[in-house]
Amino acid sequence: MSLQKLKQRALTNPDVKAEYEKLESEFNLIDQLLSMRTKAGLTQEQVAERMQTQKSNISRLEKGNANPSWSTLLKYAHACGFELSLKPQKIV
Amino acid sequence: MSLQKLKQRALTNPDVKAEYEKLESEFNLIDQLLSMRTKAGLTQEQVAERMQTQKSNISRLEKGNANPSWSTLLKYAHACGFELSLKPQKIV
DNA sequence: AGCGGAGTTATCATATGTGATAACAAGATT
DNA sequence: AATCTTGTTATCACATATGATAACTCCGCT
Repeated sequence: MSLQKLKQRALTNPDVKAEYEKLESEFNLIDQLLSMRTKAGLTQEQVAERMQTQKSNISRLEKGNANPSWSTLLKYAHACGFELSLKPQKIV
Repeated sequence: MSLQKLKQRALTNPDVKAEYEKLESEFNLIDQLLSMRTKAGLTQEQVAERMQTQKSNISRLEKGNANPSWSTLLKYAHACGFELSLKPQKIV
């Protein structure tokens, strides 16, 4: 069985699928956060200062299981010099 | 003094400005949430079902002082048939 | 007038995000 | 080797988001 087949089969399990999508979107979110920071050329500590918090909290945001609130996302984005809104894409 | 002038002057106060921007982005967020739901043609109750929660919680999301977590935003978007990512816009 | 659908508000218990501190790891620099 | 920078991890206390229930308003309909 190919890897693709295996993945596809696994994803027919609703629970697995949910977890997968959760991970995927989390990855995307983290990816987008990091992208903002690197584009701004800032360190975690610098972002932390601008957000009036600690660098460890920024690491937590970017590293593990991030489920930040909207206001935290806003603060982070602003610290990196970005305005923020949602980008909803219709699922086909 | 014109209204514009007054607004402009008020916004030179950092605290006022922060509050203003907070309100503005909150409005935008709520606006975007509502937009998704109406585009999907769903009632709050239908969205609530799909999110496995109560309609009152959806109302709270759309109505007052919303500061939802990313996972809540994802659930809401999915319930409305949307995928979700951030849209950062560089501040000039 | 009465009814049903849609949305709002208040409230409580619980889960979880966030702030803060400290200690550690890995690389670069001197 | 010693130091500094950057990022990571663990932990605790506290703030706040979320789930759930109930009662309410408003509006269109019969």
